Amino acid sequence: MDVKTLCLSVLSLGEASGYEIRKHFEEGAFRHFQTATFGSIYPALGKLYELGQVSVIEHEQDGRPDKKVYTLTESGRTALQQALLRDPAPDAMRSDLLVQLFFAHLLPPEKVAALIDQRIAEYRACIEKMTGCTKAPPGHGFVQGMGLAIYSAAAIYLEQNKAGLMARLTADRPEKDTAE
Amino acid sequence: MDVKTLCLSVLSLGEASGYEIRKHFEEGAFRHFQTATFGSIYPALGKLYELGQVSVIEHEQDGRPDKKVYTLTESGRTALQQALLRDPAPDAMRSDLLVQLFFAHLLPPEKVAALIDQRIAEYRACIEKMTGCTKAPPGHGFVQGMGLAIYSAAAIYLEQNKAGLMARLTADRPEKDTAE
DNA sequence: GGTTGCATGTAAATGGTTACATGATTGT
DNA sequence: ACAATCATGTAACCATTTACATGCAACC
Repeated sequence: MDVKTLCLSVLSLGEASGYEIRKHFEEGAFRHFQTATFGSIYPALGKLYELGQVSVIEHEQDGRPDKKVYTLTESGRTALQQALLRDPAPDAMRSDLLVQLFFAHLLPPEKVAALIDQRIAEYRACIEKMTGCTKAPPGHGFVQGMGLAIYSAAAIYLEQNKAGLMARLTADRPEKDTAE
Repeated sequence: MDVKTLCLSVLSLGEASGYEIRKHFEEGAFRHFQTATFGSIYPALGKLYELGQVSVIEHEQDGRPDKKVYTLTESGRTALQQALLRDPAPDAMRSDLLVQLFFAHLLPPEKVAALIDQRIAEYRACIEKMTGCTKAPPGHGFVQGMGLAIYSAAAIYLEQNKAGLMARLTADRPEKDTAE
């Protein structure tokens, strides 16, 4: 799913500027399962305009560059619907943390504990931010609930299994205090 | 985490050829949280060899190209350890399915149901394949358990909330049979 | 006085995927 | 027969990230 389609998706929620679109991927509802940054959003909007799938109104502003507010055209709405019908690419998760934990035995135990604690905190913060949001179309709430379910499961797993991992990591080695 | 580091990671589990390394990302323990394909693995192994982080033994073979079996050198092992100590990039999840479900109201309800059912089946198949595996170093089992926890939570969420979503999607529209 | 937020955009560099090229053997 | 598995590698192509370029206003 390319950035063009992603922009169409966000614009289907209402008109927006490139800057505002980015926020959906940075802080908004899309941040958990899609990524897009300025460098890809602005060119994508340009192409969508050439394709006639969005229209633009420029609002002049004082010290800043004009704000370009994009709106879906009928053609754009159709393009979005067609894109949504295509077979979805398989989900892809990329986690450096899990690589590190996979090789926990190659890291200092304190480092492992710190990594896990930090990630738990991140999940918890994320969960709190997510609870309670606008969710008018049924899909919005459904997807948010899914995110919540996954993050909660991840946080709980880390909380419940951290001690066990740490015990196994330090089991073979003599305690640092005495045997150094 | 680039493919070079990923190759070092796999090789730390034992010597392997490029072809065998790929399997770790396609079917093996890494497939849930990292991706790498031939086009990136072979060049990465070449670079690692130039850097002296892996050594190679070529095994001649009958009709096929020589099999090049790579082994970590001391320098490679050190490089891996250092890479594992670096701050992990934040996890990134990319899911086209969740975009589709976010806009469920723009899709035919049957399509939505099919997408969810298919994904449940995929999760269940994945979970079955995962259960029971070698997990000598503690990290291996920990990471696998985390994957299992997440996939289970996702599958259960979809199973438990599918009906609710479908009901909300068809609530407003009159039943197709009568009102078409 | 420094950081954050607003606001757009380009260009270079990175990195990876996809497709191609080759080809025997084994299983269905 | 046909597909899959084994086995390596290159090159064109693609997309995205990162850095650059610019600059005011508001907040701390």
